[in-house]
Amino acid sequence: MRARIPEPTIERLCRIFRLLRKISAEGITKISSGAIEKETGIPAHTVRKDISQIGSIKSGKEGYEAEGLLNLIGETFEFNIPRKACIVGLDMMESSILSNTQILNAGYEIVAGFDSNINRMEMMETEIPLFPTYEIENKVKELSIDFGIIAVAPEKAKDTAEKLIKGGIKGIINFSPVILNFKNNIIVRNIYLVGEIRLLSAMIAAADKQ
Amino acid sequence: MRARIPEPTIERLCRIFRLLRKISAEGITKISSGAIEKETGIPAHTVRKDISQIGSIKSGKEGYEAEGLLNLIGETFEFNIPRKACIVGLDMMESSILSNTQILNAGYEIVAGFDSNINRMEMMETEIPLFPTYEIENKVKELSIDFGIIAVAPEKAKDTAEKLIKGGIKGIINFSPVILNFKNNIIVRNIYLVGEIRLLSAMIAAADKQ
DNA sequence: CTCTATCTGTGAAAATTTTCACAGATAGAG
DNA sequence: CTCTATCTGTGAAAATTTTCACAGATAGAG
Repeated sequence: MRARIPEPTIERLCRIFRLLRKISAEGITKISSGAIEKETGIPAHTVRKDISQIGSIKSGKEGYEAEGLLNLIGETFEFNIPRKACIVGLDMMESSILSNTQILNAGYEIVAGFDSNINRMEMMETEIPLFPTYEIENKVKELSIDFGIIAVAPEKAKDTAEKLIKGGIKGIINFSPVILNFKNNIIVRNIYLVGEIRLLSAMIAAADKQ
Repeated sequence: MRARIPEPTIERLCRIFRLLRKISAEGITKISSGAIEKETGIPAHTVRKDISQIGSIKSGKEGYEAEGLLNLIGETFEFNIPRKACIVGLDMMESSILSNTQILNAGYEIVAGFDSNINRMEMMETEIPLFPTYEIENKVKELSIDFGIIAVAPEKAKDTAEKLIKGGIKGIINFSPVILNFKNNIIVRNIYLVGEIRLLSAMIAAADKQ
């Protein structure tokens, strides 16, 4: 509640949040730390410890009240505050992002798209306003956008990130195959399929050797 | 070299590997732990500690020899052994996977695609052999496929994973919006855009509170 | 109300991971 | 060869994270 929350705890609580949304939708109202372990693989004591870091919630002998826990996590991480995102690079948009209503359901909104190829932009049918990349800084400010999703060619990734940061972005999800890291307090999540495959491969090799 | 390698170390070494590939391609032959810190954000002492966990490599006052370090990491994690992957669910394939020559460059090969929609399969133009999903178990065995990439609808994800595991898959990258976790020693990496956005959002909220 | 079974909450211990700090190594200059 | 500047390698200390274990809470049965 008071102290800094460790990053692994944040990650786990987000996973638990996701589970809670799912079971709530299914009409389940109670869940115990043991049941959470079963579903997520997070050990029950770790679940309890994580939850105790952010507060406490009425619980009985059937475990936590799902809705209460959902609210507790949601309030802690301010999931109730709607966040705005933008996406740069339209290849990605078309395929998996724009078509993705999941994002909206989760309480986020993509309020702008950017691309350097103006011709392509004109051809796209979308309900999201599109702008050329040189507008990034202004629009991020103007619309007070919280997150940027980068899906541009590798050579443009760094420049794109810098534009977003100048506009005052708070966090970046980077799908381009370039490692981005910045000194300032911008949080960057790098997502990169080949990297994931490689990591999997490495973890398997390491596990084989014991 | 001898002991178990911690997971965070594996992750960092994979990132360093990626950096090394990049700089090698640019013709740079030496890099110091300090320079690695600059590029990746991983502190120099951590870089050195991580490297010392997997062996040692000739170095001089200009830092590590890039190629030697590349080989050391590559051998440790058996990146030289070619790995085979398959992908289940063709929506994803079309968009970002099949078109992706990066995977091949990285030393991986997608040797099969699966989909439940046979009509769609027939329409797709691809050089990768396609099979119906009921063939998953057999084909994974037959082709000795190492990894499965799951990009199916949420309700089919668990079933798909089970089929892959029956076929003897070693690791799974899960793009479906469902948390997968298994008791056995299958390594699963869950990649989920909404989850990433949420995590970013949570980390920002936590950082704001200090 | 009492008893029981089943949970959570949390200090403390244990395990793990990161950081420190400095000895030792290397390569170039002279 | 000697001196110097610049690295790495690594035990040990510090910090962080996870696990343990048990007291306390709750709800249902009788």
